[in-house]
This record gives sequence, structure tokens and C-alpha cells, in this order.
Amino acid sequence: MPKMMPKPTTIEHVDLDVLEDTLSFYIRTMNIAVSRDLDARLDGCDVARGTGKITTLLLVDSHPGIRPSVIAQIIMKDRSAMGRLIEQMIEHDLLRRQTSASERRAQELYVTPKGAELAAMIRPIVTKQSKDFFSFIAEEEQAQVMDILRRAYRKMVGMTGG
Amino acid sequence: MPKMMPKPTTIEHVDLDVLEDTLSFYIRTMNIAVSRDLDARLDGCDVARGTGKITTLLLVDSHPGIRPSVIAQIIMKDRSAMGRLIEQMIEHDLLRRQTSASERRAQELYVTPKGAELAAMIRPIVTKQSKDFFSFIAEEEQAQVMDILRRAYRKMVGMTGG
DNA sequence: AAAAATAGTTGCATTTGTCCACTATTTGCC
DNA sequence: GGCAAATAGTGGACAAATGCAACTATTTTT
Repeated sequence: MPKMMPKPTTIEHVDLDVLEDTLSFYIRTMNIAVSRDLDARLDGCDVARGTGKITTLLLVDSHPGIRPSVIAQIIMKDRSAMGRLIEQMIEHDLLRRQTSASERRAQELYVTPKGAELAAMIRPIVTKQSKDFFSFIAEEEQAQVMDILRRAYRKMVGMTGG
Repeated sequence: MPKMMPKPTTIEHVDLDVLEDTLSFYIRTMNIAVSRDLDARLDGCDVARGTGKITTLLLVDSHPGIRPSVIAQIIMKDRSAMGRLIEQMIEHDLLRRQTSASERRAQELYVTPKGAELAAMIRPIVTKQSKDFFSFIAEEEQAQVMDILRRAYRKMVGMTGG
């Protein structure tokens, strides 16, 4: 059994040591691959690179007036990183920001026409990309994994109800 | 149906739009969380931050003489990123490098005593971290997800045999 | 012998993430 | 009412990681 093969020169001879049975390894590695693929598909789209932009755009589009801090929780960024992200998207004329009347500390975010257009454009792309990318996993298993990770995610960010 | 809730001020009122059913979203998000947690546990350990170091150390430890380019494939980095990673680990006296006799373009990597020690130290930590982190997922489901992702990963990097 | 492929290195520009301190506003408590 | 603490967002500095492209050295192909 390959537990100490010397000088492997091709990937086929390699076993992954304890990482072989480590879920976090696969999550971390698949993340790299899936993110790269997604970036490639959105190339030049104003929304590319990094985890935040897509989620932010879609979230603001379907939740007009949502606050930066809420989005920050959802994508697990700290407020300063979130602020910069929003700043960037405002410069690109995708979002618009205004101070909340009832909570003058907070802001309400809205999409611009251009932002709405882009949201409509990327929605199907994002969905398709995920399906395509994982197409070598059977539909059923894909759903299984997603179901489990969804629950994990929800617990993690503190989404209790549906 | 929450499809256009205005001004949600807490995360519980938010639905994730199409991302709700997008596997890539969960992979990307869980990646952030699990990586952060892992970094925290390995704080100061010489191996922390970024996906590569741990895998590299363990791989070199259990496959003496392995080449940088093979590791690069496994962790999905390009050669330049891999080179820098190795450089860093050599500076920290974890690895040692020598030109292959048969293939003078290539290098063989070996762990130093310090590297071997660290490998032995982090092996259980990495395993435990993954188990702990995903502990709110039932053992059985954890195994299920891992099994599926493992197969996906193998196909992706071109590991055919076992 | 020339051309192409492979392994690795280096430099550079871009991005990203993190930490910390700072302002403004609201809430809670006395 | 008034003061302290919590919350929302901003801004700066700094360390890393990433990706791209050009470059050397070696091997393989033709």
C-alpha cells in the first residue's frame, strides 16, 4: 500500500496522507477550482474575482434597502472589507447607497439600472456554472451535498428559520 | 414567499436568491469559514495561512523526493506560486531541496528533522480540526459529503487509479 | 541540429484580508 | 436629561496571496 512511495513523479502515484480523509481539504481545494472556473466565465463582467461581489449584487437586487452589515454576515466578511466592496461597486455604477431614515447610522443599498441589468445577466450564469462544474457528480449526489452544506452554512451564520 | 422582502435588517429575513441552490456558493463560503478556523488553530505554527503549506509538508514527509510540480497539481497552484511556497518553507527550515540526478530540470524535496517533527505534530491537528469543525453534521453525512467530493477532486486533478 | 516541451525562477501589478483606530448614532441605565 | 456602552460604517497601514508573462536550463522530438 502506498504509504511511503519514494520520488513519485506523477500525480497518480501519490496518496494524500491524512488529507485523504479530511473534509476540509476537499472543501478548500474544490473552492480554488470552482472559483477559478467562475472567474473565467465572468471575465470582464464588472463582477469577478473574490467571493463577495456576486452575492452582494444579487442580494441587493432581491432585497432593496438591505444593509451592508447584513451582507457582511452572509458572506463572512468584516465591515471594513464589506465597505470597500460596496465602494467599488458604487464606482462601477452597480449600486447606490443612502442613509436609512429610521437608523441614521445604517445605510440602505439599492441597485442602479445597470446593476439590475447585470444581476439579471449573471443569475443564470452563476446557476449554470455550478451545475456544469459539478456535472460529473450525479444530480442526486449534487443535491445531497448541497443539502448538507446548506444546513451547515445556515447554522454557521446563525440563520435559524427559513 | 420571501422573494422581495424590503429592507431586511437581520440575517434571518434574508433568502439567498439563486445562490440558495448553488453548490458553488456553499463551497466558497464554507471554505472561508473552515480556513479561518484552521488558521486559528495553527497560529504561530510556521504553517498557517493559505492552502498550500500543510499539504506540501505532509506530502513531502510521506513522499520523500517528490517534485514541486507534482505538489502543484495536487493543490492546484501554478508553478510560480508553488516555487514561492517552497522557498518560504526552506527558509523556515522545514524542507530541503536537491536537483534530481536523472532529471536535472527537476527537484527532489525532503523534509528536515524540524519539518518531520512539525508534520507529526500537525497531522492529528488537521484531522481533528476537520472533524470538529463539521461536527454539527452527522458523522454519516460527513462521510457522504467527503466521499462525493473526494471523487470529484480526483477526477479534477486527474487521479485515475487509487 | 533545430524546435518544442518541461521544470523551475523572477518580477510586477493587482487583490485581498486583517487589524486598529476613529466618527456618528442609538440604546440602556442611573 | 445625561453619560456609558453598543452598533454602523469609514479609513489607513500592512502583510500575503494570486496571476501573468518573460526568462533560463534541460530534455525530448523530429
